[in-house]
Amino acid sequence: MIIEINTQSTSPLYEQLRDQIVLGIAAKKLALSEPLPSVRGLAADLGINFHTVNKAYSMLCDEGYIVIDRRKGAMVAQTAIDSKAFLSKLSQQLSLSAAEAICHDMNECDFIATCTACYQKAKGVADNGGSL
Amino acid sequence: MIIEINTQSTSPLYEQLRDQIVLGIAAKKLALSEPLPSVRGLAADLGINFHTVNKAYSMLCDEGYIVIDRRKGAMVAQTAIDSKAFLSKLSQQLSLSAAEAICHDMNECDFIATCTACYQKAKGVADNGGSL
Amino acid sequence: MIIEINTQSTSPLYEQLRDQIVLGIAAKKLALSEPLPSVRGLAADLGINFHTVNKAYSMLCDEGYIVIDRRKGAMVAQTAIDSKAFLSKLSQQLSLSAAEAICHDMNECDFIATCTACYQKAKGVADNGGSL
Amino acid sequence: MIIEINTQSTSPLYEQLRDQIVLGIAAKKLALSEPLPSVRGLAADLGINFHTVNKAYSMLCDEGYIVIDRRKGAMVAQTAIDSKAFLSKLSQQLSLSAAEAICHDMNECDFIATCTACYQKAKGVADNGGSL
DNA sequence: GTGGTCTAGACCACA
DNA sequence: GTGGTCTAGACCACG
Repeated sequence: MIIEINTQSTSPLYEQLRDQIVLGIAAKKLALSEPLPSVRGLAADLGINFHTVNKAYSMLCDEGYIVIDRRKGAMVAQTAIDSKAFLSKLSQQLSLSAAEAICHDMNECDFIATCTACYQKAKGVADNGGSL
Repeated sequence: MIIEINTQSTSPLYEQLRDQIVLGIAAKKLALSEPLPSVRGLAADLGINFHTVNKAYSMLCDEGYIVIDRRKGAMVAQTAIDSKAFLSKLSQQLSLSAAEAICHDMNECDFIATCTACYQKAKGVADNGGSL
Repeated sequence: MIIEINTQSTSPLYEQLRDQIVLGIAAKKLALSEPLPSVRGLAADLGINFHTVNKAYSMLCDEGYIVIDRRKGAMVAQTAIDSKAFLSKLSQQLSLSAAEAICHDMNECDFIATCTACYQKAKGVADNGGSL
Repeated sequence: MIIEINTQSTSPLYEQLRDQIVLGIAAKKLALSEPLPSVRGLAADLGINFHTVNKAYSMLCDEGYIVIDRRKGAMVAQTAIDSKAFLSKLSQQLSLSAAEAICHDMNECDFIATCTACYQKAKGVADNGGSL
C-alpha cells in the first residue's frame, strides 16, 4: 500500500496519515490483523518525524481502527468500536458536505450518485476488479 | 438564524463559524443577497473577537459562498463558483467518510440512507415540515 | 463615456473611479477642456456617495489630470504636470509588473508585446478606428 | 537580499513586503526552493509585527509565488501558476500605466523604452553587469 | 523552534 | 458606523 504525504498542505501530517490508513483499511489494502509498518520505519519511508507517525497511530488506536501491541507493534483491529459516537460524527460530516453541495446547486440525485461512487471507490471495487 | 460556537472543541472557532454559515445558507435560513451581520456585531453576539469572525468571512468569500460589498457589508452570494475544484474536494471528503463507514461495518444501503437523510436535513426539510 | 464601478472589489471606490477617468482621458473619450459630470450627478448615476466622487476628483486634481473651477466644475486639464515625480512612479509600477511577469516565466518579447498592446488599447485605437 | 519597508508610505506594510519579495524572486536574489526567513525572524529584522509578515506570506502563497512547507517553512515556488488570471491582471495594470503615460504626453516609443528598461532592471541585469 | 490561533486595543480608510 | 490595518501578547499544535 502506498501512502502519500503532502508537506505543503494546510492539514497536519498526522491527520493526513491517519486518513490514508483509514482509506487503506476500508479498501482492504491492509488486511485484518496484518501488522502495520513500524513507527520508525514508516517515518523513515515518508521522510517525516517519527513522533508524527506515533501520533497518527495513537489516534487510530483511540478510534478503534487499529490495536497496538507492545511486542508485535500495530495491527488492524477486527472491527471498529464505539459506533454510536461514530454515527453522530459521520452524520455531522455528511451534513456539512451536503450543505456545501446544495450551495453549489447540486441536486439530491447528483449528490447521492457522488456518495455511491465514493463508497464504491473507498471499498476498492475498481482496484480489486469488482466482485470478491 | 442561530449560530452556536463551542469554545471547548478542538476545531478552530473560525472554522466552526464558517461551517455553521454554510449550513445556514444551504437550509435557506440565510436568504440570497441577505446581508450577514457585521463583523463586529456578530463577534459581540457570540462573545468572541471580531478578528475571528473576520477570518471566517474571508474564508467564505474566498470559497464563493458570500460576497463582501463595500456599501452593504457581507451578503450571501448568488451562486457559488469554481465547481470543478469543489467536486474534487467533495469527493475527497465523501471518500473518507465512506471509508470510515466501511470500517464500522456499514453496508452500502445504510451509508446511502444516511447520506440521503443528511441531504434532507441540510436542505431544511425536517425543519420546515417538508412542503410549504 | 461609461464608468463601471465594482462595489465588491477590494480596491476603494474612489480609486476605481480615478483609474476609470484616467483611462477615459487617455482614450480621448473625455475631450480636452470638456467638463466632467458634476460630483452629485455622477454619484447619483453610479449609486455611490458623493463624497466618494469628490475624493476621486480631488486626487485627479492633485495629480494634474483635471482642473476644478468653483463655477464651471471639473474639466480635463491641458496637460498633466509634475512629470519628474510621475516618471519615478511609472517606473516603479512597471518594474513590479515586469517582476510579476518574470515570475510567471514570461520572456522579454512577450512582455513588450503585452505593453504595446496595452498602450494601443489605452490610446483607444481599437475603439476609434485607428487613425485620427 | 535586503528588504526595505517604509512606514511613512500610505500603502500597507504587508503589500510593500509582498512587492519587495516578488521583485527579489524575479531578480533571482531569492533562489528557487530557497527557504525564506521565518515569519517571526523577518518581523524582528524589519522591526514590525509578525502578523504583518504572515499576511504578506499568505498573499504570496495564494498567488503561487511561494509555497509553505510544514517542515522547512516558506520557500520560493518552482513556478507560479494560474497564468490565465494573471494575464488579465497584468493587462489591467499595464493599461492603466499606459493611460497615465499618455496623459503625460509620452509617446509609444518612450513608453516601450521605459517598459524595456524596467524589465531589464527587474531581471537584475543592471545589478549583475549584464552577462556573467 | 516554528507557525497557527485567539484575544485585545488602537488608528485610519471608507462610504 | 463599518471594515481594514497594525501592533502586542498568550497559548497551543506541529514537527
